[in-house]
Amino acid sequence: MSVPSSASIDFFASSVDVARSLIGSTLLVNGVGGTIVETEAYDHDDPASHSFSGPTQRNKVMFGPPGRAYIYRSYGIHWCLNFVCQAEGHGAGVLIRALEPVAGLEIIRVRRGLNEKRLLCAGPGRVCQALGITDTHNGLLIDQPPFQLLAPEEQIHVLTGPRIGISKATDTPWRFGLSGSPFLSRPFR
DNA sequence: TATATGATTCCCT
DNA sequence: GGGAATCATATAG
Repeated sequence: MSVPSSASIDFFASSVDVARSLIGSTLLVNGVGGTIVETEAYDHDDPASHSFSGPTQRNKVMFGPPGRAYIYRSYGIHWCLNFVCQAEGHGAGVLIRALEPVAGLEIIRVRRGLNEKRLLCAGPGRVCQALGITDTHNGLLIDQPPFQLLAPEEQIHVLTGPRIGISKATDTPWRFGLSGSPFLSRPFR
């Protein structure tokens, strides 16, 4: 292969399917990023989802066209990145929780103020800091500049488990991870 | 208008 | 292992 292929992710699929199929894809922002190793699915019927109580000023992007970025402020400090999916108006998304840093390592280290590769993108807030993602990216298409989404280069094995850092629907196994990756925000068991 | 809270991370003990 | 930092948003009054 000579030309990088765009990841053929169908964002009209369910958030669970999208979350699983994103594992192993490469996400870049202005050429900086890496391999997606951890995601979580959130759905309209899901008490843990921002979209559960219907559209608001904050979450309205989740109810718009699929394949766009939904970005929100977490704990007053961090930005978190989601991909909108399912049919328009449904209110479903996939949280990007961790990357294996591949491109622009030096830029990422400066942004993160950290040298240890394992901790550069291991967590949703860390991913956004490393890639320079803020609310200015909210609503942008994730396969158009400055974003790039590339398909996995080889076969990968995906782990499944309960989601992290939420207080509702904590038994729902909608967290997905790249098997054996040392770049997960937390291990699967 | 006012208050409570969180899809987190970092630093201290 | 525990708690602080810090603020946009949601919800109540």
